Amino acid sequence: MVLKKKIHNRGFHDLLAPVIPKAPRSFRRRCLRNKSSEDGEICAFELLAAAADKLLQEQESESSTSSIGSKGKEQVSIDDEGAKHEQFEVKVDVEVKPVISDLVSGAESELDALPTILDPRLKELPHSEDDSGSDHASIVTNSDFIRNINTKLIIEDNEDKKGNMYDANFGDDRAEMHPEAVEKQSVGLTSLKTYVSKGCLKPCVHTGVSNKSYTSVHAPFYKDRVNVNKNIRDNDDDEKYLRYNNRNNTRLRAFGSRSRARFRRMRKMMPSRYWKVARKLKDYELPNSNSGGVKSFYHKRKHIYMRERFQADAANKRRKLFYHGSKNSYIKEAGSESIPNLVKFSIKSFKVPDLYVEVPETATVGSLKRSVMEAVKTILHGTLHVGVVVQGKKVRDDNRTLQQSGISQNCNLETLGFTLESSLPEASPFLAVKEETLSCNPPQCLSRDPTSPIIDECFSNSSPDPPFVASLDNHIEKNEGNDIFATEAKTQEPVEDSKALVLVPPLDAEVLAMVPLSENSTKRYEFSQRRTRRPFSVSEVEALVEAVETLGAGRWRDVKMRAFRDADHRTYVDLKDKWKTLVHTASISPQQRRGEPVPQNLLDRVLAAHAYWSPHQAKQPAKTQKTSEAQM
DNA sequence: TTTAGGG
DNA sequence: CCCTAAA
Repeated sequence: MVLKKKIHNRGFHDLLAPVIPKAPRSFRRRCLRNKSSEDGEICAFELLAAAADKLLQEQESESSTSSIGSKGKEQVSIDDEGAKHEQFEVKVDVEVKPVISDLVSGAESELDALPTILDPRLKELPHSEDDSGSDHASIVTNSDFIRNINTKLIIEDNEDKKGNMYDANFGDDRAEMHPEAVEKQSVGLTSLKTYVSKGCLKPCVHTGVSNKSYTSVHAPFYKDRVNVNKNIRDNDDDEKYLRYNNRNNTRLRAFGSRSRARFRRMRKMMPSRYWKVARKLKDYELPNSNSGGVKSFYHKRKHIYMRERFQADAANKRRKLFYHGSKNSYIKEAGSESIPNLVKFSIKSFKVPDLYVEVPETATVGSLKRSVMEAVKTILHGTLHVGVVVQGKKVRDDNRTLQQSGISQNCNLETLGFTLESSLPEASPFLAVKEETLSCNPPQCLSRDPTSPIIDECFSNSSPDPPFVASLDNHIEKNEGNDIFATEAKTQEPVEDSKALVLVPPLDAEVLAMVPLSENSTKRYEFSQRRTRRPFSVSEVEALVEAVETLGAGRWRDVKMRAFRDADHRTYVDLKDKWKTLVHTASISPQQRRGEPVPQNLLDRVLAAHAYWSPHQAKQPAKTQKTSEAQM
């Protein structure tokens, strides 16, 4: 087979030199990337990070008050069937305040019932984009509302003279769809447009077809084909993009595939990272281990940032809880006419991340306790997440419904579990997180009357049990823990056996078993959950075919950038795989095909493109043929 | 990080 | 879709 292919290739190479010679990756990469201003990126990133976190922090800390919104503050009240009220305040006092707060007020004026439009949540680290000459960083923020209208917010900052570009992606896949926001979509757009009409921002609306101009490269065979540059978005083809430009230089822009890549990278790394508290004995003997403990490994700024992230998560999740209390709209999201069954949980305990601790034998028990305490503290100061484990597999797609995740009212004690996870993406080399759990006490899962709204997994999200929190960090307990639980208690229906979250403090000697770093067996696979299957639509196939026709099979990254740039869930590997299956599909009889039928004309194009391009996939350029022949 | 290919 | 060697 290989031999055949090689011979074939040579024949074509003699006849048809590749029109687009596939340059060495290093060269193409040089052409595509421009990573020249890391500093600027980071600086800008931090600025927006501060803004976003500040925003949420303040929103969270002030949400219990009832002051009237003033300039720079916005207050949104939500009336959930007249029963529940929740107020959010958004105050921005960082440098991007004018832009963000104006946007809030401009939108909120029309979104009287819409919960906080602005909840930008910082998520992504800076990244340079590949096919632009600009220096820019990517920042992915997250707004439940903005996400749902898939808005790209581009803020240009007059102060930035460098022309840096930033990405603010409000469409990241971590936020869940809030049905109410969906309902308000048109209103939201109108509001934003209104805001734009005030002259503050310049709108640029794009639809599924990107307005981005790509460098079109056509093979002679396809020279006459119209290059539609169809760019498949992350969600539906018809979703709208709003791009707001302020006057000048700094721009926020989305590049979701990076975040996805990062996510996957993190996911891949997680199992091999540990909390390692390896200290010398004398360190343990320090009387003030609080200041000299694990935390000291962190840069102070980073530590504060983590803390804010924790608060931000808490705020975000709190709002999620509230959202999911809105039943009418939730049904709408479920896309079902029938009323969804209620799934109710009583969580007895959380799994906790493994803490791998190395201590010398000569360490005292007291120092051991302190070191463990410090490790736990550090976790709590980082971003604390709750993981959902269904039948031993971790559910990572937050957008999946409980039904889709296999969480139903029929689930039993063995099927569902929750984990506490800390993710400290840039932990010091001295500290590594192993996101794996030792303690496993599956929560109860109780059947419920089917008239109530679904309680999403975030029902129990981010809820370190109060004793756990309290015993570890008074600050968090004071500022976050009680607040969270108050909200949850409010959200939870007062059903008879629906006990408050009674959680076993997992911090005991048995849970935090000492495991040598070298011994990590078995359990880590728990966290590599297969992605949700998302079959390619016909339009996606068409875009893929078009891109491959133009670029050739094998330049999958280019294909991705060309046609699936904004489809975070389609990696270039996915595209390569899809092409493989397409070629296979096109070569079998229609009766043998499965899934959504691909139009025959597309399959014909697949075959044609495959036939045309496969010669050019030769690993060796034509010029090396002599040597390879000589070797044979 | 991308490509290529097997599972 | 996943995994991973190889580049």
